[in-house]
Parts: sequence; structure tokens; C-alpha cells
Amino acid sequence: MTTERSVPPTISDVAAEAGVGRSTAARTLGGYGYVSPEVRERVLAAAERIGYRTNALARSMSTGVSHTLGVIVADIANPFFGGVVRGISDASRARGFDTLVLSTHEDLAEEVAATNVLIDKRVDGIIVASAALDAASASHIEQARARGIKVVLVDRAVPGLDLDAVLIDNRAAARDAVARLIAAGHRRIGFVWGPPIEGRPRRRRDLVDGAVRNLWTDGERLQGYLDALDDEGIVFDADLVMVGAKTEEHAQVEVARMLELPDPPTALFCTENDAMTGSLRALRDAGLRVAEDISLIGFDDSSWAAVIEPPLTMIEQPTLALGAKAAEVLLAGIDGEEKGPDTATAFHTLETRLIERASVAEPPRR
Amino acid sequence: MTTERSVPPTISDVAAEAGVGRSTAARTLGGYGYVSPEVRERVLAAAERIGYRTNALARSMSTGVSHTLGVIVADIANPFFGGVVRGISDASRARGFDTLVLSTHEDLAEEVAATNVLIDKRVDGIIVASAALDAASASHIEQARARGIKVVLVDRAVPGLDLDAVLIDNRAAARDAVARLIAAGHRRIGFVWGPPIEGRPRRRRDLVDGAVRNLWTDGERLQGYLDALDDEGIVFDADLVMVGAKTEEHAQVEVARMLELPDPPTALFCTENDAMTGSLRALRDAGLRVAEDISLIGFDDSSWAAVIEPPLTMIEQPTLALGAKAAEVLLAGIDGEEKGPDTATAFHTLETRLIERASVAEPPRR
DNA sequence: CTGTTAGCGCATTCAA
DNA sequence: TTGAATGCGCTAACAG
Repeated sequence: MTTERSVPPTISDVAAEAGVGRSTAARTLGGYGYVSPEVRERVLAAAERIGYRTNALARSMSTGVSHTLGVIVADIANPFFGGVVRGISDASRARGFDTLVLSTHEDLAEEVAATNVLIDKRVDGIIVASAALDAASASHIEQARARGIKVVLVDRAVPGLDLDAVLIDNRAAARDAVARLIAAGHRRIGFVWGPPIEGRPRRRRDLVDGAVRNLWTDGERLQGYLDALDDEGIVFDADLVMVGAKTEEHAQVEVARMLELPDPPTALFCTENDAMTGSLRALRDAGLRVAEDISLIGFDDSSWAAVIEPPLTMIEQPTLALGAKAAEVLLAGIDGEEKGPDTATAFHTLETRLIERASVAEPPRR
Repeated sequence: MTTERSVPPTISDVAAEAGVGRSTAARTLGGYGYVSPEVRERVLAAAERIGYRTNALARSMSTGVSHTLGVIVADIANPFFGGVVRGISDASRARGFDTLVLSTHEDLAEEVAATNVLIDKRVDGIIVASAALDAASASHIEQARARGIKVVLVDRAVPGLDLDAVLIDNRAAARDAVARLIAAGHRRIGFVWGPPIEGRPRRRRDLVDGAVRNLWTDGERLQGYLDALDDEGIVFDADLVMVGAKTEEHAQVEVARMLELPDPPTALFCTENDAMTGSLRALRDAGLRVAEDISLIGFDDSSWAAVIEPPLTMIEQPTLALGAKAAEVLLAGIDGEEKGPDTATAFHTLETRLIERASVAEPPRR
């Protein structure tokens, strides 16, 4: 083949080929400054001819803008984050920005490392679903900001950080879901996916603290659950809260435990996908039928939830919209930086939807 | 706060702070060349003190290496690609490379644009699940290679392109799955997720051509289905192949159609997740029970498949491993570039697994 | 072992 | 309108 395998042509090569000065070529290729139509044509033709492609690295060097956004999430393979990243990716690509995606496996040290990578690569902004629980553990984020990199949080807020955040109202969503269960007549409602505490705390406070101290969304959802109980004056029972490893297997174990209780739950609120599948396994093992024997509501809808028998009532999160909104806010911040002063920071709360299907029924009369 | 909000410190700043020459500072910070232990300490301390972070862009400018890989997939929100990207990401991060992820929405024009973005940003290598069907439509890939960017294909091969490819054997996997159905006694087996052809072709060739011309994996899976039929001398019936839009809704429509046939299928082979959920919807509408009335095997296992009643027999793809292997091959190629000549290109085929659960049974006797 | 010098490819004054 | 000169921050010979 005739294709050049050597060094890629630069602006100088184009200039030579077109018979003009470097900067004239640079101006037409970079799309700035004045160039006469004729010369313009000539340069463009020359560029085309020798296969010129602008070197974005060099451009970033001199402009200080990389047109790259950094995205930090726990796990890109998690469908929730997959949706968020897709939303970010589509929205930013439409505005000429690309995304460097890093997974932290829910580990703060990895998050710090990821942030440094993004700082080093001079991204223009960062969107992060942070594992940090407070400002004290989020100095890496402050670091990035100090260097003029805009940061917006997604999915999880970090109390004490004055940053834009794009979220859903986890607490309200959980509260509504549990309220729905209570309205159906349930008073013994299991909470599946709890704080990864060792042993079994009895005090409500310990549970909440444990959840909050592990992951922001978990804490919110647990509080929403408690809110709903409080609203109806239902007494809280620590035995109905899952505790320990957050895995499908352990959810199965914990639900099995709850089912053995003298006064077992008649409904389950699952705050994660794996919590739901783990619960379903436990119910099957116990020979219990969904709806008839025990009601179910889960977080994060999926196409499977609708085809299972009976179809599951689920809370749907607008994953794509979360990502798109985060990108939008970030990009607006990047634009605004050049102009006005810092605009006020805010929480952007997107709506969730409780999709009612058929996994909620009255509790069985014993 | 005291944090500098001004311009980030450079190597010169560190040199000044440490009282040494630029290059001495550069050598210790860049980790190359000789530096005396004492000076080294001094420079490191100075860097720490003023909060120096190396500018990866500038480094890439002079070294010609960006330590960034480009990843092009159809849709990062698709769980399959989510797994692949996670595999790539983890494997490359472990070797100091980050990933720029671009989604093409299965559109070749977007893939070309994405490739150009990656060329411009000077990535060191590209991993792509290409929508290109042959070498003729993959000139953008050749373009990248011509510029010295290593490319490896993942999930989909491109006939005629001499490139490393990390794949599963779609044809064999499909053939095994369908053979399993035949072994159970089925002879009328529906193929769900076919070529997006208009109208209903009767000739086997048209179907295969249609599939192949749309997506590499689709063609392979269809051929595997045909292989299995041929092996057992079962006559092919075009009515048992889904045709048209590749959506859950349309799969439901097509399966409903098959069910209305004078001689309806007693088993279904679903080549995608949405094909499976669409099929399940159609079966429910028709009041058919899985296994007892109709057997099912699907592609891409998920935790839901195991909790559905009855549990579904599925083909599992090693998504993480596909990504990890692709990154490995790519990185090896990048390393090798400096040393030996081009090593021979190859197909790396990873194993799939047929997870037998309970959705396959004998066909019902009528 | 250390400092000087010269690019990498582009954007950006500033004269012409 | 165009072109020559300078700098972005770093690496990489090279001489000291």
C-alpha cells in the first residue's frame, strides 16, 4: 500500500505543500483568524492530499484546553453506571468533548489515584460518583478544583463539599416505595442491602450510622425506609435489616434468616439489583410465592423485572438523564469559567418513578 | 484556603524551589537519567512542597507516547460492552494506561468519527468492536494503523483485515446450544434476533446474507443455528427465523407470529438479552409455560436468568476476560513495536459456557 | 552526575 | 491578509 507509515504530517508539511507560511496554514486548519478564500482552499486541499490530522495534544498544550472530561465511577460494568456514563458520553460528545473513564471499585484510594491521573492529563472537568463520605476524605476533589478543574458530583453527594451534584432523591424514593408496601397492609417489612457491619446491631442509630458511613446512597435509602415506618407509627425492628457483605449470596442468606424469624417479614424492600435477585433465591428456597406470600419492591428497573412471574414493582432511576445532566452542568461550568464569576452551586434532583407491576399484594392472613 | 488557584507549578518552578537546574529536576521527576540521592531528595521535597504534578500532555508531546488507549464500542450502557470495557480498563490501568471510551450506537459513520478523535488525541492503541463488515468499509481502521496506532478487534472480526482479534466462537456456541435443544427432541426451533430485513425471505441464503451483512456476530450465530440443524438433517424453515427491527418489542411480535404458525416452534434460541425478554413476553401473552410447553436457551447470562421460574439455560460470555485479553494483546503489540518486527496477527478465541438450568425439556407431545 | 540547548506541533502576538 | 517569532511543559541529546 502507498499509505505513509512514517511520521504523521504536521502543519508545517501542509504549509510547504500549499506554498504558504506556517501560521497561514495553522489559521485555516485551526479555524481562527483571517485567511483569504483562495489561500484557504489551497491549504485545505494540501491538507487533504497529504492526509493531515491535527494533533490535539499539541493544540491542548498551547490552548490549555483538552476537550476531555474525566469520569470516575465505582464500576463501569454495573448497569447503573453504564447508563450514567452513556448519558455523559453522548451529551459531551455532542459538544466536542471526549471522556476518560476510570473505575475505582468503590475504593477511595483508587479514586484519589484516578483523580490524579485526570489532573495530570489535564482534563477540563471531572464527573465523579465519589466514595468519599465527607469533605475531610475528599481532599483530592478539592485538589482538582484548586487547579481550576471543574468538578460535579453524580449519584452521590459529599456532605460539606460545595459542589454541583446531580442526584435522585434516594430517601424520598425509598420512603415512597415502603409507604406503598405499608398501604397494602404490610407492617413487617425487610430492608435488603444494609450496612456492612459485623455482628447485629440492635439500635436504630447504629444501623443508620453504619449505612451512612459506608455509602451515601445506602444511608439515604435506609433513612427513607425509616421515614416511612415512622410516618405510620410502625415500630422499627433491627432484625428486619440486612447487615454484612453486599453481595447477592449474602442477601440470600440474610433474607433466609429473616424468613426464619418468629414474626417474619411479609414484604421486602430491595435497594439494589443483586439484593433483589438474592432475595428471590431465598424466597424460592423457602417455597414462598411472590405477592401471594410475600410482597416485593426493588430499586433499578430492568427489562427482566417485567418478564418475571409475577412482574416486579420497581423504582426506576433515570440513568441516562443523570449522566446527561451532569455533563450539561459541568460543561456550563467550564463555559462560565471564562465569563462570569462562579455561579452558585446546587443540587440537581432528577425524578425517579415507581413502576407498579404485580409483586405487591396484601399480606397473607395467617 | 491557602491553596493556589493560579497556574499549576511546572518543572521549572520545582527546579527553582530546589535550587537545581531544570533538567535535574526533570530527571528526578520523570524518573530517568542519573541524579544523586541527595539532590533527588531535595527535588522531591520541593515538588511536594509546591504541589507539583507532571503535565502528561507535555510529556506526551515530547515522547510521542500518551499512555492512553482508545476504546470504541456500540453502546457502553449495554451490559456486554460494560463488562468488556471494565476488563480493558482494569487490565490497562494496571499497566499505566487509561482509556478513552467512545460509543458509536452501532453506526459506522460515528465509528469513523470516533477513530479520528482517537487519532487526533494520539492514543497509543485502539480496541474496537467494529460495525465494519469488510475491509472495504474499514479504511478508518487502516488509517489508524498507517499512523502507527496498534489496533485490536474485540467481539467482532472484520473479514479481510489483518488484525489481532479477541473473540468468542459465536458459531460454535450457537451450534452447541441448538444441538442441546435438538438432543432434547426438538425439531421446530425458533431463532430469535434475526437479520433486519424487510419482508420475509424464504431462501436460507437470503437470511444468512442479511444477517452477515448487518452484524458479524449475528451472522455467525445464525450459521451456528443452521449448522446444528444440518447436523441432524432437520429441514430449515424460514418462518422460524425472526426478521426485522432488533428490539425487545419486535422480538415479542415475531415470536407471537411463530406461535401462530400451523406447526409452531417447540423451542426458541434467543441470541440476545432483549430477544429473550421479548420472547418471554410473547410466551406469557400466549399462556405458554417455559420448559413444559416450550424450551428456551439464551445468549449472555445474567443474574436474573437464574432466579426466573424456571431458571433459564444460558450461554455465558466471558466479558471481562474478553476485555482483559484484548488489552493484553494490544499492550503487547505496543511494547513489541519498539523491539521486534510485527508479530503475526491472530484470532484469540475465548471459551463460552452453556449454563444448563431448567428451561430445556422434551417437546410436549401433542 | 549536572546544566545547557534544542525541539515536539500548535496557537498567538506583532510586523509587514 | 500573511508570515516570522515566541512559548506551552516536558524529554532528550550533549557538553561540562
